[in-house]
Amino acid sequence: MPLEKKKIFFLVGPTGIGKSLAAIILAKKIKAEIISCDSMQVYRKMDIITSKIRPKERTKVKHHLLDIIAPKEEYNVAKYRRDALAVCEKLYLKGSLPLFVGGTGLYYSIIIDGLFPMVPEDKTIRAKLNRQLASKGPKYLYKRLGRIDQAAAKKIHPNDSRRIIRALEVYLKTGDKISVLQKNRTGLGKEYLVKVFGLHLHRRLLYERINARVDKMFRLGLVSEVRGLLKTKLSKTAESAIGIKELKGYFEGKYTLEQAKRLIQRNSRRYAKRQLTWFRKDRRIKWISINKTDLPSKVALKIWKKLS
RNA sequence: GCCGAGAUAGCUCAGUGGUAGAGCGCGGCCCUGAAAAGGCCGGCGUGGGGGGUCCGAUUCCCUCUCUCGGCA
Repeated sequence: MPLEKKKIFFLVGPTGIGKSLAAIILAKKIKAEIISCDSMQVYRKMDIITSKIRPKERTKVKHHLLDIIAPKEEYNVAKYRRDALAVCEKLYLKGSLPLFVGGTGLYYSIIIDGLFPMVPEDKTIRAKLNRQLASKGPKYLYKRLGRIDQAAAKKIHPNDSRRIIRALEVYLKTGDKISVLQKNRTGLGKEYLVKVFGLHLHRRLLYERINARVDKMFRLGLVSEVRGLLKTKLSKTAESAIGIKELKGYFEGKYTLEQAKRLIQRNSRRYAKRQLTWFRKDRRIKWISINKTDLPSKVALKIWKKLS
């Protein structure tokens, strides 16, 4: 009897489409535990703003990587990968199935496809490069990158200062070209049997849903949650959650509450659009079309049917 | 019913006698240690309908329809 390949499931899709609740029902059916694949739900105290499911729901199925760090701490892909793989390992030891659920495309890809060998961020180098960016502009850094790593420069747009800085950082630290290092990555896709499901809803309906969800966030107390968060210094990752800068603008009198809400809705819609661009090109995803009125149980059933 | 203002991109509007722009919205795309971030690209729209003047009208004139404001 051939050794059966270990299985691993993913449920992805744009924000607000209803992944979380459907995932709980699905996880129960297939005896899986859920691993969040979301760059913001890792933060504690950011419950309403990230539309985290309530603790009560979480007891039905074990959830991992929610509420694992404080908002003042930085988090990133590498930490996520480390944490997620540790959970995976643990689940296998006890014979449970991992079901990744979330919409952070990069985190998803880093798990499936891997991350190139460790060149962690270097705060000193980065700060220096950022100073140069401020004084000399992105074109200067871009030219510098072109001299040391042409392949990387070709791939990165001259205005994309973050990626230019990252590429320079890698070179300054290791003497290696990021374009070369990046080729070396191994993800779970090799070792495991990976199945990816994506939820799809008509764009118009998705946007309606996102708008409605933002309305609901306000009713649930988004404003006071964010006010509380802003009392202490947030990490740069946590503060980039949609809703922080918009409400900050409101607190500072830059715009009205209504304007802040519109901005949050718009930025969420744009975020969903970017997610769709990301996932659309991934041929591994099996798309599940859902309807406006589908309840989580219906959605879960649709996925379940595609499993067998 | 009368008087006035207006009808131009999905929305709000600008402008011009030689067939049009802005902001917002929206669409497409890139993405390997900040990713809910960051970056790139995208506007031919019967210029409300009809008629007239003119070499030529979205721009001037007439008329109709509609919208808004005021007066009855």
